[in-house]
Amino acid sequence: MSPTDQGMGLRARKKLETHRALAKAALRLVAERGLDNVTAEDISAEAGVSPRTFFNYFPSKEDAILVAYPESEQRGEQLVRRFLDAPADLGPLDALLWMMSEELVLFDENREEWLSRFAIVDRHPALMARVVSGQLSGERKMIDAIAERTGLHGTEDLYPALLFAAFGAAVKSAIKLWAHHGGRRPAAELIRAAIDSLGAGLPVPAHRPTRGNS
Amino acid sequence: MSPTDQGMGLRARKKLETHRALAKAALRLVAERGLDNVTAEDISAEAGVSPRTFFNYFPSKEDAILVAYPESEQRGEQLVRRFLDAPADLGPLDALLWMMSEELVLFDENREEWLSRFAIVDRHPALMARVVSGQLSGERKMIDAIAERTGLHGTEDLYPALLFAAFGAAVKSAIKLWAHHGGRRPAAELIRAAIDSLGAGLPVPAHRPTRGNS
DNA sequence: AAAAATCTTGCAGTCTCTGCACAGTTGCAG
DNA sequence: CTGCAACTGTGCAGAGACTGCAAGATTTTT
Repeated sequence: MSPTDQGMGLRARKKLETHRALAKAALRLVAERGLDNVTAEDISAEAGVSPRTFFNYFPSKEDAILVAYPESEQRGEQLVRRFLDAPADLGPLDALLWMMSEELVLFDENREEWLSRFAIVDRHPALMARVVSGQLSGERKMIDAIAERTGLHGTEDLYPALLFAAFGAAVKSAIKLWAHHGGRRPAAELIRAAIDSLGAGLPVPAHRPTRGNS
Repeated sequence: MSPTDQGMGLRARKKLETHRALAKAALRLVAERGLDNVTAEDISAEAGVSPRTFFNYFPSKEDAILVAYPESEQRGEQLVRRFLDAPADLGPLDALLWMMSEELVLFDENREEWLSRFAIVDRHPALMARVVSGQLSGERKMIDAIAERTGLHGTEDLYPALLFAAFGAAVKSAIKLWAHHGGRRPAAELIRAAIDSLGAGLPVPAHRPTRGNS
């Protein structure tokens, strides 16, 4: 099921399994009973580990719902590199999209799981908060990378932070729409549309724009 | 000090005072010792009320830092109305800016307090999460209002959610920059610049753009 | 097979946050 | 100004999130 289940030793495999078991248990239980009626102990029991182990994997209950896979330390830097290595003829927005392109497939591949996750987040705004602060962790590095690519300064200039935040806004609203129609249209397509609208200065569209095909 | 200290009966006045006392105590203590080394009990003691009373005013420790003044229920709807009542010749982005114009003055008026708040938020990303969820509470209503003003649908169309999120991104990055120079330039000016950049499709600026005047 | 590294677990303890009941204040009508 | 109604402050008990510590189990390495 997981693409990285091979060649990693028994120990690492077990760890990944436990992580996934806890994440799925959290997702299922919270979907059924609501966030407040599920304790960390419930999730641990469902996954067959001790409550103490739960907190070895997730610093908080919320993380069990939001962090589908263990995040490697390098992932942030990997994204930054991917952004900087994007074709030179792409504008900053398109370079960001290029950077994300691989990740985007995951939404359509694990559609059910992600839809369930979004449904939960929708019912519990506190979770959306954590989502944002998750992006926040690598924010500075991404902003500096944007500054580097555009020849500006990461903290003195407005542009890099603005571009990054605006890009995040585009992704967020596109994914929201994706979840709204149950993933019937590929996520990449919706994000492409959002980025294009951003790049055009957010003109008010004619009526029924999201139904149109081109 | 507060503009609304008059004509509200002794009871309401005391309540406002307690709220402010707790908020200021939280701000001061956390600025000194850091978020983790300040308990709700500490803040209550500093403000001269019981720990139980603290939670009568704020649902969480974080809120004591972030919610400077008691939020009225109507404030959200007031903003929505202000947006819808904006001059008809303004585009959606400018209408949003118009809606915010009154609030923006508060940053420059209580500069020290806000700078202190941002410094704390900067050190504790978890707080940024709460900031977002605060905006989130009225999100749906604002998106619907944008849909109404542009003749689109709030949940079926991408545009309203995208515009709102992008606007939030502009405000966020402008305020961040404002805090970065210690509020030397008025917040309204920086946000104006961010909105203009958004409306122009986020073109990569020439060098040193934030120093330029026009 | 033994040693080293790592993982799981239980335990004790701190802190956040809530419901409840009671006491003290304030607002208001008569 | 008096008495009632509405509200506010506070203590208490308790659930639940989360952490440090140390002992035991498991995997990896030598």
